[in-house]
Amino acid sequence: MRKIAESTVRRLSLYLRFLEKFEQEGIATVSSQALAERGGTTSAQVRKDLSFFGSFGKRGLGYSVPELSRTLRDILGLERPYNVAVIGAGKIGTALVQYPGFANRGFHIRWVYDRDPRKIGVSCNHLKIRDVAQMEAELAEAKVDIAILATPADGAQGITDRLVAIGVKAILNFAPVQLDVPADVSVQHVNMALELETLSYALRNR
Amino acid sequence: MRKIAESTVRRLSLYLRFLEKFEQEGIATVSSQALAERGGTTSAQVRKDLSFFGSFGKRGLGYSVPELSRTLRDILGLERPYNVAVIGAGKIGTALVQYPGFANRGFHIRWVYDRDPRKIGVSCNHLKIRDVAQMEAELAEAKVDIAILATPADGAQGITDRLVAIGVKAILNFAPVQLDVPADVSVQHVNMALELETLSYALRNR
DNA sequence: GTTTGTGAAACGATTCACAGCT
DNA sequence: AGCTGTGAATCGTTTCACAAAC
Repeated sequence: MRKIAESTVRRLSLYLRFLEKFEQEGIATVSSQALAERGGTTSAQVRKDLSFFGSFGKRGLGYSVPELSRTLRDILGLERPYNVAVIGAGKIGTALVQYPGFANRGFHIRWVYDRDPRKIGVSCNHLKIRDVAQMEAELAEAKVDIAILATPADGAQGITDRLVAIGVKAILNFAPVQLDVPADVSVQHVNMALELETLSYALRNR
Repeated sequence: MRKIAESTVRRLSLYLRFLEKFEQEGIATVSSQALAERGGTTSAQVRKDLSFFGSFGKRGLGYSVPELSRTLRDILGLERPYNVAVIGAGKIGTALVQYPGFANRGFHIRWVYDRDPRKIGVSCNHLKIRDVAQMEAELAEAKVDIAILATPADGAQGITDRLVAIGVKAILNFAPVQLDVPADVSVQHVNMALELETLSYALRNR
């Protein structure tokens, strides 16, 4: 498959969210223009984004909402559930375990790990916090699709290496460090201090 | 000032993080190459990024670590502290209040609001949760630099309008909705489900 | 008449490559 | 000799504009 820009994939995710809202509201068809308005982009952009994957619309009419939803879920790989492991049961880790937006979309957090003996064994949203020392033993056979790294910065690369070793191919990283991974492993970073700095830059330059 | 790409600003933030580590380690000068390696980019990119703001290096030598740190902090607007209000004392909101990475960098959370009477008055990391109904009365005079929106999706636009009305110019939005704001208000989105979908796309297309 | 799908044009960001300074 | 700063070249993304489909 042709390489698709990450910005395109992110917009497709957004479009899908809007389509799902339209679906709930019982709206049957939608134009590229309508999707563009909600997503803060242009109709040409919407059509170009979709055109990388095929042609899903009807000229003069627009797109069938349920059909395009299904297509986007398929493109994004959301037609199947994903098993997610959270490493780090601190404030962020536990907040994520309880975040309903994940399970809703098929991302099921199945394991939570920590290294702190005071946390190990404690329940967190019906999930027992497990000992990170046992991680490989417990996860080697499991099919972990995605790992969420919510550890302090210092441990992050070490945990990453261990995750990569047991075959994890996708990591969502909340630790403020650049992770070194093989080319076939995807990493997404969430760095909240960096988002704030983007805002402070914007505030300064006005 | 010339318009700078957001990608450039984000890289400058990253460079600053590395420079601060170098500073701690007592390293006096650094080359664009060294910064590039840590940031997963190229030396030309680093030099180009900096060149938008001036020339800070010495040919044949590289950049003075403390000098470039100071310059980047200045460019990013980090030489002064920011007053931050968090709206929504749910899991994400309270996790943010306790996140040390913010105060470290001069982002001081001064207010936390919620609408749930069971939460109002409760302390959260030495900060009392306040009634969102009183928000305008309490914040109109205060100098809120940045608001962090950590409410459910349904309330987000309403709160945003109220924040804009009292003059807030920068919003970090954790609610999974596209916010409608005037052109002079900056919004950064953090959408964790979207990050996971980027990963599921990557997993699917291999 | 409306809206898609898509080449072509415009724009923007990254990389190249080298002159110029230390 | 080493490394920056920067125009020029390249590459990628977005916007334009219109023929084709409904």
